[in-house]
Amino acid sequence: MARQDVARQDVAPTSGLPVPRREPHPGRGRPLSDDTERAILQATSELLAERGLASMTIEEVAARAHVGKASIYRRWPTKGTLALDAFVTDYLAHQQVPDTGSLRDDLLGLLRAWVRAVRQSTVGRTLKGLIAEVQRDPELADAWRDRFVVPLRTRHLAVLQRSIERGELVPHANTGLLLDLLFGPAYHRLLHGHMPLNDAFVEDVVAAVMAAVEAGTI
Amino acid sequence: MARQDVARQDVAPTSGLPVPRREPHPGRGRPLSDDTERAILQATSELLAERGLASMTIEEVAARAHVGKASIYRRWPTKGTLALDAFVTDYLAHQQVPDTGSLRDDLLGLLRAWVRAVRQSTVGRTLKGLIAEVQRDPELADAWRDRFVVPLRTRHLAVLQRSIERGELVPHANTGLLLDLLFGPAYHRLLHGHMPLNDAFVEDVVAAVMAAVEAGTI
Amino acid sequence: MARQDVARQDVAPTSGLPVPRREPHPGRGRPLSDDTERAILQATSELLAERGLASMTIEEVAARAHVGKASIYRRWPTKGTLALDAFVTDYLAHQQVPDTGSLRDDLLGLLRAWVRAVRQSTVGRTLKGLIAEVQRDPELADAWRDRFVVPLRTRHLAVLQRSIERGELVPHANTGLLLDLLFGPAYHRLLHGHMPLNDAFVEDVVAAVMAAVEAGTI
Amino acid sequence: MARQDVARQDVAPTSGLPVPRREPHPGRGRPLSDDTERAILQATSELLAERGLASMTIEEVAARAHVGKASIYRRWPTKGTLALDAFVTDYLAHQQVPDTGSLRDDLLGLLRAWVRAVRQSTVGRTLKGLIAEVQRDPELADAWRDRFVVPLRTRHLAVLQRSIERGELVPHANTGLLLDLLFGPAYHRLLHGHMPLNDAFVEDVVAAVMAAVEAGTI
DNA sequence: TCGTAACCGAGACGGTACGTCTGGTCTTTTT
DNA sequence: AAAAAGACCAGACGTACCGTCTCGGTTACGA
Repeated sequence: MARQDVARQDVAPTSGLPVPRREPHPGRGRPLSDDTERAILQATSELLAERGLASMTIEEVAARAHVGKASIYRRWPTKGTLALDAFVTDYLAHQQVPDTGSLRDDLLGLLRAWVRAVRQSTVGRTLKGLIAEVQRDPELADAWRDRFVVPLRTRHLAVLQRSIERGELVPHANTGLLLDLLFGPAYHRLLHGHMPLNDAFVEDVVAAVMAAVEAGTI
Repeated sequence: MARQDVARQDVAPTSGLPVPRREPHPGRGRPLSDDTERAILQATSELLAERGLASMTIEEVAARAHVGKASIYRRWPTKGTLALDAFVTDYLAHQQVPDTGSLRDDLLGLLRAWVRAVRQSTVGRTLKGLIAEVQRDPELADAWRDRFVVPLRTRHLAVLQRSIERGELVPHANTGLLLDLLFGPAYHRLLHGHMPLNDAFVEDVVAAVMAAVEAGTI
Repeated sequence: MARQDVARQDVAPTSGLPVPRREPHPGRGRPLSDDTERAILQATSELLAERGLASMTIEEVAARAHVGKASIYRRWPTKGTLALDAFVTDYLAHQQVPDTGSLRDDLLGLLRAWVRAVRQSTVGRTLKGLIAEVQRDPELADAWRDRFVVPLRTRHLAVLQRSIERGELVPHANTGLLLDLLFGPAYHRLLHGHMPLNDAFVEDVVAAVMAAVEAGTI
Repeated sequence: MARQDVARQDVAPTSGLPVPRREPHPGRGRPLSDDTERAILQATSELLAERGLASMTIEEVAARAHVGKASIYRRWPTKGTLALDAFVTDYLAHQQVPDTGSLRDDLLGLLRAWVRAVRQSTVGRTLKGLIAEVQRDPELADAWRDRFVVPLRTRHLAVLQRSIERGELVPHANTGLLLDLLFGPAYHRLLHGHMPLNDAFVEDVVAAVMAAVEAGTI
């Protein structure tokens, strides 16, 4: 199907390697201090948890980390990229990819893990704040895709790939659509707050997605 | 099922009446001028379209509307509530609810109309900006639900209600879930930009939702 | 002496009559209410005493007098003229002109009365505030001269005139200079606060002025 | 005389040293820039001369000096203290203290210099504006005494001291009174505008003061 | 080993926008 | 038509942060 080739194009990682966060020290002059960097990320995480991205200021981060503002701007161009770094590494480390041997159970695992993380108030709040920030800053949007969306979808697509290999999904299954049907409703409820994010929701969504898969529509 | 009763609870309008935007003039003193209000909303709409919510300022709105800043703050407490008013009335007026006699066609109509509106750059940009703002201001979040989410879902639920009456959906169908499966993926792509919002996407989503409905999982 | 004729010219009342504060009711429409006027002046006097002219606002006067702002602006063009009215009538009524039959005792009486009034905190504060306001508003300066400086100096010149008639002062005595030597140092200390305003000061000033008079230099 | 000891107490400098305008740079962080300070004072002087203290705004000063408002507020808490600094240094530098060897001539020199300065419109206008501001701001009143009144009186008292040493004034002459008799009438005419400030006035005042001195009443 | 380039914390820099306040005017309904 | 009430436009207020720059000082390479 030609449509798949052009219109189903998922966002693509530019390479298989993880994106390096900064170029190495050029050799001349004093190198950037890792202590300073750690202190900044630590202070950022605390403030993100305590007051949210929107009401966190760079001045506050600098003060709490006992660091000059320039030491922050030397590393991160905007508040958003700083928060992204403080959030993403941690988040990706904690989201394990299930491999139960069953698509249904893998999907349940993925969505349950997401819901569990997001209901933990600091993660949910930070995620909402970052998504908000991403809408106002196109450069952050790129970073967001490269450092959060793509790595996560890459993992999720691997789950689906295993399912294809098991024959649960057809070889040309619309995997991008499947992931959006799985996570879209979840982000929708997170951001609009119109209905609860609970276990019943997880099960209902997975059941619907599986029904669509089994009917051959995905 | 007890679960439906408590956990499926959709966000509820407090009454069937539209939310009145302001209390009536108490009779004493000069009443708020409708001309002033119109000028403010007009200027806001223009600036929203030209530069987006994030980079619009109250000072700019005041200047463009030839209005004192106090006349804005007298009516709207924040930039977000002002933008909400400028956007919502117009948006709701243009989103027609289809009634084709077929659930599939109604869903296609709903999602196509949303995609068409959102791809029109000013609506998409403003919607993204407002959703971002809603994440940073809890009071705005309430207003957003009352004035945007609830009225829209109420209309959409009416479509599903007609479908129930036609027997396409079972009487206790999980309508909230259905709407989230329909619109969740769409908002997801709008906000993360990882995949395109096009006609193929609309058709694929509706096909999947209909498959889930026909399998009896919704 | 020609110099007297031109250079000694004291500020002159345009007529011997007191300046009428407002033109009479023209006969058409509802006349201005005396109750309203009294309430405004009363509120003004209270606020002048409580917080001083500088931090009193017209809005506050209106609120305290249960009066619309327009009712104030209908009568007085500025805050200064309002304060002037609230202050002057009262002040002039309480400053009695002595007539002891002796220039020295009359001068002592005049200066003592002034010092006593001014040391009463509300009068001193209001007087300082009005003099300050007069420097910033040229129109108020005219009113200040017409309604405060001239009436007061007229009374004081009458004292000196009686002294001339008694032969204590020569017929062409430089009366303007004499009054400035008497009151100038007092206003100086009031406004700069560098030295105290007490009975010793009064006696010393009067002694010096009398010495100058007796030496024929005034 | 006990009276001299307590009641004649002139306002006293806390030390013989000139009051330092600001504490030195603590060594940490970027020091306050002298260029910025000069630009602000220059702009302030210009605006004071052009439009007077009352109608000068901090925003205008900032704009004219090409400086952020915060750079002004970092140095001066109020408009009054800023104007004080812009005015006083210059004024003190231009008021020379006469030393003719004769009290009468020294007093003539002092008062003539003051009148000449004050008749120059910008100095007179600024002085009136500052005296007005001093009445409305008690903190400014302190600064006014410390940075204007005391330094000036200190110079003037030195003139009188030399006169005492020459035997023209008795050793315990009431020097504070003498200065108030000399300058009080001058400020009085400046602020109330009821009579002119000219050479005849200067001569008449000095003649009267000298008569009082010679009569032994000062 | 010494110079120098780039770092460090601190904090001032020129700006922008905020939300509040006041001034003087205008528009309601009520008296 | 004046009254009280209160909204109107205008614009300065003082504050908070922005992202950059300057200060005195430190660190680690490479000549």
